[in-house]
Amino acid sequence: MTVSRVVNMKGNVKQATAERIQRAIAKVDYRPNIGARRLSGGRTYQILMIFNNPNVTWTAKLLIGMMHACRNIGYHLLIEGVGDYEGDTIGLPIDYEEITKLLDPSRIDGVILPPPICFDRRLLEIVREKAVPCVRIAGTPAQDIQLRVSIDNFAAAYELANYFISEGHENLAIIKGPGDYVASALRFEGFSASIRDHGLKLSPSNIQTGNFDVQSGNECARELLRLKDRPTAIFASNDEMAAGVLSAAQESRIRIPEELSVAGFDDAPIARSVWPKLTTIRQPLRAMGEKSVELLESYIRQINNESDETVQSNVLLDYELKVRQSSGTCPIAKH
Amino acid sequence: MTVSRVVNMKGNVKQATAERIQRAIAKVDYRPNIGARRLSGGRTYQILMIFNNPNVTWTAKLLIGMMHACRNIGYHLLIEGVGDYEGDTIGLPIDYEEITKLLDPSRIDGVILPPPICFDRRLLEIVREKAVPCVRIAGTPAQDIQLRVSIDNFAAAYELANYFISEGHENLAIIKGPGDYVASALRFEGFSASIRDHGLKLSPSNIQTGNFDVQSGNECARELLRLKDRPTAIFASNDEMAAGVLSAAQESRIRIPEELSVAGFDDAPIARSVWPKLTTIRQPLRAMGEKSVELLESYIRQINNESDETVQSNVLLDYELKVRQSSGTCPIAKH
DNA sequence: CTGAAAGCGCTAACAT
DNA sequence: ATGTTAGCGCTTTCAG
Repeated sequence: MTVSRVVNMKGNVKQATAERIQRAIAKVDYRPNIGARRLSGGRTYQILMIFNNPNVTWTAKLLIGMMHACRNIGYHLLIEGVGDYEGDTIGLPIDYEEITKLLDPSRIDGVILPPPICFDRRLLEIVREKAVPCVRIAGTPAQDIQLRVSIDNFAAAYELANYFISEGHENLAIIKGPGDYVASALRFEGFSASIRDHGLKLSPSNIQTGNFDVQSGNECARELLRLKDRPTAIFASNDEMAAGVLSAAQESRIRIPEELSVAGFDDAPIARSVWPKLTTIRQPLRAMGEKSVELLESYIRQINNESDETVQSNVLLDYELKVRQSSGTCPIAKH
Repeated sequence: MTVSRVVNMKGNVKQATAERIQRAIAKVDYRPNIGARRLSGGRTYQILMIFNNPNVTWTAKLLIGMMHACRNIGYHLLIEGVGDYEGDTIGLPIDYEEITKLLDPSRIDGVILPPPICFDRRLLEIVREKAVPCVRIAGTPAQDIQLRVSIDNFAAAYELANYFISEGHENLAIIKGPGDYVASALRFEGFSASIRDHGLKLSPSNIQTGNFDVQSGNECARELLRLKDRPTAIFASNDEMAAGVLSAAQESRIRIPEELSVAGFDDAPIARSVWPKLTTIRQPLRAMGEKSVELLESYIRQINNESDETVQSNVLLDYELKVRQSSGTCPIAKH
């Protein structure tokens, strides 16, 4: 029993005894049997991640972070894919009945929701009703579900626009993400704000909306490149769409970055596999995955009164502007 | 007890009783508590996948298949990344001590090894010693570890070369994968064999070796495109390298597919996100993931004498040649 | 501050 | 063909 107390850092144990036990634990490489723990205590030591993002690469990076954190704190990670996450499109229907079953507190201690499922109002409602501890990744705080891990999307896009403008660009364009992505909306806000703050204008014809895949980036770019007053810099709200911009430019024999600057968002693998390599905002996905698990766990400890520290509900991690070959000085400003 | 027998399809139960129990199970949506099961029986109901492939996208597809299969048969999937799987390079050292710990039969019932870690002799030796049931993905059968899921890499590459030749190409080139990938070596063999069988020759200068990333594909392609007698068709052993070939051709203003045909392997997302889209061999990664779990489970059942059917040790799944815009008729053959 | 007793849900082994 | 007993390793509760 005293061993149990030491392992769980719960209850009072004499300092000396605790140390003696710690030593023994290290010696035998003892690790609690998670099954027995689950059987006995009320907790399940399982965390669920539900994802419906068709961009598996993106989700996989988060996943790796979650895996690591879970192992460190002795949790199991369950992964549930909903919707057609193998296809190329997004926004496919979610089976709420199935999800409701999964969210049974007798099977999991908490849930992590990455985008875009973390923006789904109906799902959030279910989570709230079932009172399942929940951490959302990206977006803004939502009703009754405060736990969240993100980067500052507004600031990141603001900084990117600043960079474009510092390179002499005045005619900027943006390809927004799908409407239901709150994170993407914030990027748009940040981008616009910088333009406004520099006394420039973002004309409505310079605003396109894609759906985060390469094809849509290509199509939006065609529209933009066809404009009489063609923009000299395009910000696509993720790297896949930015890759589509690149291919559209190549089709039209527009040289990058000499005639057109392009930037993406995420620093996904594709950012470095296209040519030229993409200027982008790096999002620390792996760290975000780790943090989300840690945040969830400390919250679970808190509501079980196993911890006295208050849990910070909003974790903002650092992003980073990566300038690569797809962007440069504005051609018009050159002379 | 009788319920347990029904659930596990083990021992003799009267038909009528079994059906009655089945109905009750469905009614209550009963699902066995995996923790209790583990605590009681000898088995852990956990399968481990160890991966060290830096191409997370590739591994993620497998993973999704494994997840699904695991849920269906009531297993947990543990995922362990070793090596620097976040970086862009491969072949980094594996921590054998750590792996040896993970392979403890008291913690897992079996292990699944995707490439390239499934080609590691020392690891296979450890697996054999510890007598952990093991399924390998890709490659050829190995000493004492017979369970394997794959496609026929030789035949696939053979078919691809056939296709090139049927389009009139006679001067073919190949970019091989790293030496330790057995699957990649088989692709080389198949490609060469087809060329030979058609009475053509694969000149040594038309053989390059990359390391499966875009950059190396680009570099190998530069070598090939610099040749006096430039090849008209290049087969890169995966899609990432093929994307590199594309960019090298674009740098040299060589039009695709008019002047050069390019093909990759895998049908990874990048195959459809580059421009022009890549001709490639589709590998059913998700199905391979599912099969690997199912194969492992039936083997585990067999060695525990819970099943009388003999387990097929080699599962070969179907590949598919996908012809897209990056390849076409040989320019020389046109007139 | 430490320990003893009971029980979580399941299965192996042993009855019947 | 079905039921009974015991125990897996842990935590909760209650006693010292």
